[in-house]
Amino acid sequence: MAATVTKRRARTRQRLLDAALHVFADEGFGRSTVEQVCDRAGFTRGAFYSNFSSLDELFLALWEERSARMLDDVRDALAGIDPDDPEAAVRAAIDATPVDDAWYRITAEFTAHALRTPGLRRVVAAREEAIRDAILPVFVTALGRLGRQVTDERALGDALVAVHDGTAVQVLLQPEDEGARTRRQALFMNVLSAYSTPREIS
Amino acid sequence: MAATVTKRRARTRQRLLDAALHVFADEGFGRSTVEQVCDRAGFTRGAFYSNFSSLDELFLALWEERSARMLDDVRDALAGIDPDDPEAAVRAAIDATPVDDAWYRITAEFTAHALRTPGLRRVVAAREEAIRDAILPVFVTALGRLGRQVTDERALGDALVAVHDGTAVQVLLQPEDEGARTRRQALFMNVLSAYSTPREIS
DNA sequence: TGTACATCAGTGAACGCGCGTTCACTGATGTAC
DNA sequence: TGTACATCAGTGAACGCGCGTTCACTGATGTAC
Repeated sequence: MAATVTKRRARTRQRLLDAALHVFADEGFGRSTVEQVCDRAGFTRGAFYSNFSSLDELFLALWEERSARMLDDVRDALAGIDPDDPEAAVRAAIDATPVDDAWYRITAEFTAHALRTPGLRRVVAAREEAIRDAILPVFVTALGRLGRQVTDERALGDALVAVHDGTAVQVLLQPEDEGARTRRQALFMNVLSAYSTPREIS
Repeated sequence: MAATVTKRRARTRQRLLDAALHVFADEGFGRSTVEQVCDRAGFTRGAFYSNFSSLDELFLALWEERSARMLDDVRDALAGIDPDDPEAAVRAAIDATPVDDAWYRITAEFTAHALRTPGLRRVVAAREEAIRDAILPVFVTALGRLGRQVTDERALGDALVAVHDGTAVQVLLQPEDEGARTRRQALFMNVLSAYSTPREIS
């Protein structure tokens, strides 16, 4: 019984996490209260304190769970890509991480939060690296099939993540402007070719 | 007397704005209180309500003031650039917008805030466009002197802003990693050449 | 330039609510026989 | 499979503090003569 967490407990915890996602996205993390999260999840505040010691802890748990899940989703999407059609593969890879409004807001706030909370900075940085490392090989092999050699993998990885993050805001800020999405695509393509060179036939 | 705001009032307002910058950066906007801002500025809470009707209003005023000032700084920095040394000009232009920790945090939170507050989204989008339009011509002329023609100005402008925003987080998340700054520089250079072509000699 | 007066700007006390946090409790879950 | 018991998980009431918001007030600023 010691190590086993009862099913009921796990369910409660999960419902609190799910409720928090919506509350944080709607109100902003700083403006959210324990009471709002509990109301939304259908519990009293006591249940919250039985599972978490503070909103900060819940926020971290939420972010880790969701960002890990997102990373898995990306991995799955990439695994299903056909490497024999490299151009389609690149397009599919670019689309693998959708631009989600609510999640963007939460990430932005969590990153800001992490930048002012010493221990959290590394947590975010590590997750960012994991995402980079998951994405990179797909692009490297796809480029390879197109006869191109990546010059600096680390640099390409960082560039792709930066482009993803930077363009996501633009797309969200101008939802009516279809061109923003197009330019986003084009920028990815440009970066991919800038960081690779045609391979000589040996 | 009607239209003239007394000097005292203007000073108070400014001191509240300056205090808010620090409080918001330290605590996060959502976690900041009217009392904290007033304490830091050396006023009682009554002074706050005499100048602003809510923290939201103060946040907007702060963001508009600071981002406008930043835009002016960038314009000034760019105006001082020597166009006869195009390579140095490009480097100077890239360095024109410094990566400021406190300001990044505030912008990130304000953007998230704006994405969930209908009227604010356009405000942020407009400022972003103004920044793009201020930066762009410098790069276009510098590239021109290097004998390169920009293919799509709008796309290049958006790309530069996106790269700036996206890489800023990376630099801040890994302050110890000097390579992050180098890769940031390289990415800018790559984007500049990807969006321009060598001009034919007429 | 000085004085008298009017208006304005910030003070500080007061009120009350929302919410964090605690805790004795009860009903739910799990275990032993 | 059923019963009796132990432990666990969430309830809900209570407490109190921090803070938003208001407002009668006083000292500062500006104006008229």
